[in-house]
Amino acid sequence: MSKSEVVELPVLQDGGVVPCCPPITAGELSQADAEKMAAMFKALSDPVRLRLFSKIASHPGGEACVCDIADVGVSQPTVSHHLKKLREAGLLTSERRGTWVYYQVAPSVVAAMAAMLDLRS
Amino acid sequence: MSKSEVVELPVLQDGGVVPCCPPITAGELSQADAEKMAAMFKALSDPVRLRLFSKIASHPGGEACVCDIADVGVSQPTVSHHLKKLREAGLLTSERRGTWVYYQVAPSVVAAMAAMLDLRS
DNA sequence: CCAGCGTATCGACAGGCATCGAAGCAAGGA
DNA sequence: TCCTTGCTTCGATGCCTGTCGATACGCTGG
Repeated sequence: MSKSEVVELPVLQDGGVVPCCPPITAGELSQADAEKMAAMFKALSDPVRLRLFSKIASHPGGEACVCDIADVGVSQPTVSHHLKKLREAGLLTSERRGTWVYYQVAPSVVAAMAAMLDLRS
Repeated sequence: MSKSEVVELPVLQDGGVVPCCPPITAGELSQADAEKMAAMFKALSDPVRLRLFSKIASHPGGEACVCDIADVGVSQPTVSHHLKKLREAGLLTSERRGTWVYYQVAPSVVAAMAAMLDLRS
């Protein structure tokens, strides 16, 4: 299947600038909004995924090769599984360059999360 | 077990002001930090819990009676189960006042999340 | 003291998910 | 052409969790 499968990004609208959901403190969440936000939080609700995400996010340029981040204490297939989950949640994008596959932090993801938390400073 | 069981708040230190973990983009997360953050995100990774939390957070004073928020489409025991999860995650506190039980958003929770997201405004 | 209401816990069940080894696919070098 | 290396997918397994009905607990009013 590779990368052609777009899973209709849960947390970001097409532009990537407008958050999907109103702030969590702005009123009662609709069922649909709650499900979108839950999907995003669920993607970050695993320690392994959190460590993978932070390793990528803290790399220069917000991107890293799998081989650079695979050391998180679980087997290599499991790492691949978690990266796929993060990709499906719209938090990461992936790109093959020759032998290696690079993962990048999807743009505006952090801003979308900030909007959910009502942190328009 | 009842409520005397304190689950050593995952995301907030004793004072409640200092976040537990470095920003997610500041470098590689330690195993311990990743587990604390994951526990918090996991608490918010369910649509029902998200709706309950937002209902409480959007109530005046950041507090609400269970009877005011219980209409989220699941049975009463399930609502109670989810509120317990949010309490154990340190996101909510509860207090009995006469017949009713009131839940409040734990102070500084949102600030702690903001710190994780590297949003030092 | 008892009946009634609001909330929490219990026990059970089904579905979801993290994990692994094995196998498959892609790219590059001998 | 084959082998090696990097990554993904597959199938199986065991644990975790969301859900419910039944039941227990706490409080208030009669």
